[in-house]
Amino acid sequence: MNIQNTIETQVKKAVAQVYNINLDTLEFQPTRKDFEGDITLVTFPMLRQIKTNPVQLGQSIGEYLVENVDEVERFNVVQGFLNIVINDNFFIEEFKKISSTVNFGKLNPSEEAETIMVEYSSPNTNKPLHLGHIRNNLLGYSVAEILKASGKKVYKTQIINDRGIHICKSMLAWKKYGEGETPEGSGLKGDKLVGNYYVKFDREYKNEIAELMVLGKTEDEAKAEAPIIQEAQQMLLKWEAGDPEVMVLWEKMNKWVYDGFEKTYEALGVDFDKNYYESQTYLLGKDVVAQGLEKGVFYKKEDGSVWIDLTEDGLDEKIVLRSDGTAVYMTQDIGTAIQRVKDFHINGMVYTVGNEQDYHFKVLFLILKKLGFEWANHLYHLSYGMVDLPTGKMKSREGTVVDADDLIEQMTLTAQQISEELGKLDDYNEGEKADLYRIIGLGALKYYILKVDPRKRILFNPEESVDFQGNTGPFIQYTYARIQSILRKSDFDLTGEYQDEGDYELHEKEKELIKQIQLYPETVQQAAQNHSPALIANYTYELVKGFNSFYQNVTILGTTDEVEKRFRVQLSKVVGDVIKSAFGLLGIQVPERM
RNA sequence: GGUCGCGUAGCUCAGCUGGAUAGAGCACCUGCCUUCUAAGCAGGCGGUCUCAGGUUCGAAUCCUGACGCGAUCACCA
Repeated sequence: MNIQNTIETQVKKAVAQVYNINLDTLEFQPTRKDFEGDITLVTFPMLRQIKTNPVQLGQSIGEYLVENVDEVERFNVVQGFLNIVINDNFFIEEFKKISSTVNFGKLNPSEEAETIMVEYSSPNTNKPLHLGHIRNNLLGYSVAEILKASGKKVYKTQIINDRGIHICKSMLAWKKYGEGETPEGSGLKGDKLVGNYYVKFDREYKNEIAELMVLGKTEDEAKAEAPIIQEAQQMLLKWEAGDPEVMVLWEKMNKWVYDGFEKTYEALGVDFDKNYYESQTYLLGKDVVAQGLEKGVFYKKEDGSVWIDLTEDGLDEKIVLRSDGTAVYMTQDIGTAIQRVKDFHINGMVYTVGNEQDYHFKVLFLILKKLGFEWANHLYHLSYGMVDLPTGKMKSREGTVVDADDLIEQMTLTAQQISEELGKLDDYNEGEKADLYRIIGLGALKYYILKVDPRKRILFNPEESVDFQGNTGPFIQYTYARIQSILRKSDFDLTGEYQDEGDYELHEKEKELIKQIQLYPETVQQAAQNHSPALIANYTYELVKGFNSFYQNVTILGTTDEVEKRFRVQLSKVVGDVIKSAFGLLGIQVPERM
């Protein structure tokens, strides 16, 4: 039973005794910094039931609490706010419990825990990953970790968009202009190489369109009649027919791309339990549509195309099967969802996809509900804002993208420059240094992206590099390294819970730290409920700020009082553990030194 | 035009299940390294929370409307 519950019951008793009234809910909040106290009861709402003035009410409740609750030391009343001071002993006891809790803040999944599948990344195989994918990957990975920590079973997945006209475009361009270029031969990363041919295709296509328009064609005609696009469409037909030559080329070029993606994922530190490939799922869903047609969920138009009417739900009519009987995006998403539930016995899914697809997922979820799937009520579109540049949207065909690999490289370099200027690591060898620079560079990038609310769009200015000071990843990593330094210098055995010897009077900064540490478990739960890594990031920042203030204002190893020293070292250790745990949820590593 | 999201300090963002004087970081200004790592700490400057109504003892937070920015409304994915 936590302290708020204890106080709540007592307040109700007090009110019942003094005013003979039974209250149902009470409103508590942490006491604001400017006032003395730890927890505050807001008495305004109680005035609806109790006819008295707020100050008097607060006063009488406060007196009752001091009298009847051991943990309550004293109180003060400001207007309708009853600020309650909890005694040190309570906080020390709480701290003892926390220090002996393994994986504090995280819950292990129980047998009957919900199983959730988190989909993220899901790239096209015709171009390299860029900054937009980075946001997607970081969000998806982090939300998966957070859900796990909140006690759910989680599978991570992606659906790789490995077929379609866009893939044929890069294949065709390579075939026509590639002269047999390979990643091995050119030294280019496979995804980069393929991406180049996608751009090449687009350039040729535009030229042909321009030429046709000079000859008097309209733009639409030119777009449809350009020989190169027709050739690409031919190729897609051949692919769908399983033409051996096309299949070999397709497999070869996709392999190049996968090898390239693999490197980027590894650099980013993200992973997947299962990959789905669109080439294997694009035919799924057609049976379901047929069944839905019988059930009357869908209807058929004269031309044979199948639709769903969602006008009663405030949406439009949406096509689910083309008139030639082939699947559209929606069809395969229906099929893939059902397939996943079969494969993994999951209860719900999280789709990490940009907010430009809000409408698509609204429709998808609604269709699955109408088809009668119980799990359709546990689908969540983790919709995030685009990452834009000062010049506007990133467009891979126009080359205005911030490439993922380049950005990671650049961040690592910046970390290196700063580190070398500070020169604290002269005894590290080159390998250790390289690891550290990568940890810090990535920490800066990941934190920068994850600390903002997923829904908000991010404006990324490559000219102003990501900060390494203030509310940043490196600041938090730095604090962790500081703590490890203290632990190395102290010779206490810190395994197990903190043992107190006699009365200990908490420093104000220590008390604040304990309060902040206590918030970690509920922060994890909140972050899981809201699918928001930003909550974890902001929590960690507050914790770290508190620790740095403690560190600079209170001596830890310098004190001659052994009880005090031991407590402070142990407190530092727990803060370090929470930082590491929280950053783990964000996919950010912490260094022993920096 | 319909629908959805966003609008808080010069900039980047917290706060949004209603509560006290709206908080951080960056930038700018003052101090603090012969004491545990100065990627730090202590402090200063900076706000009509886009605007207008409404609900309430109380609104950045909830409701309505306007304005601004973005997304979306394909037999594309």
